[in-house]
Amino acid sequence: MILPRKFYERDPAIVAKEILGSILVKRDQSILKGKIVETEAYYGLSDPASRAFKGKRDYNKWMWGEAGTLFIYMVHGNWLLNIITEKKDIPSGILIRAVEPIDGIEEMKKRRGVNTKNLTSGPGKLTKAFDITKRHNGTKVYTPASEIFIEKGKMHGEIKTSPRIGVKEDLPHHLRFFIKGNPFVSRQ
DNA sequence: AGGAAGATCTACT
DNA sequence: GTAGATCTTCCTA
Repeated sequence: MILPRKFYERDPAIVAKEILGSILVKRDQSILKGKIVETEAYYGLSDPASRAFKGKRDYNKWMWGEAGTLFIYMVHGNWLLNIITEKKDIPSGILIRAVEPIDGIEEMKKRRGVNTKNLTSGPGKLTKAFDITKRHNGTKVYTPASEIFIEKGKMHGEIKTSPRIGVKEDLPHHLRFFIKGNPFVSRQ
């Protein structure tokens, strides 16, 4: 089952938490699959760490788009994968920070050249392993017709929260969510 | 042209 | 665990 568009049309902190355990799928040479184990929520104009904070630009216009579409941008030479949340014209989203590789591990290894443990344990690592770049901006993840979509999965274990990682000016509450003890989480 | 940025890799204490 | 070099776009001038 694929998570419906409605699932994303909510507060990003709720979506970030509830999407843990779901499966990121990409149609490639083979099928690539990874379980989402770490996320962060980002708001719009009220969030200094958000890419939407300084207003609409050509590169970030996707944040004003429909819930359940992709927004990808570059930081320090890494593409970072975000899914847009809330209704159209309300900029917000969640950052996928880490996944646990399930299918297509050999193809991921070819791209990354490292062992399984380090394949997708960080936001820039997973986009390289899955070969996701800005050309995927605007992809709808709630339909199996897309190259990239997200399947509902089983959440097991305990969810932990923390402040966001690497953010200069964070908001006072915890907006990072991860599965406690999962070896693919970038930092416990 | 120069610098910052939601990170990663390597090499250490 | 932390420190420093380096990664590639976009912002500001």
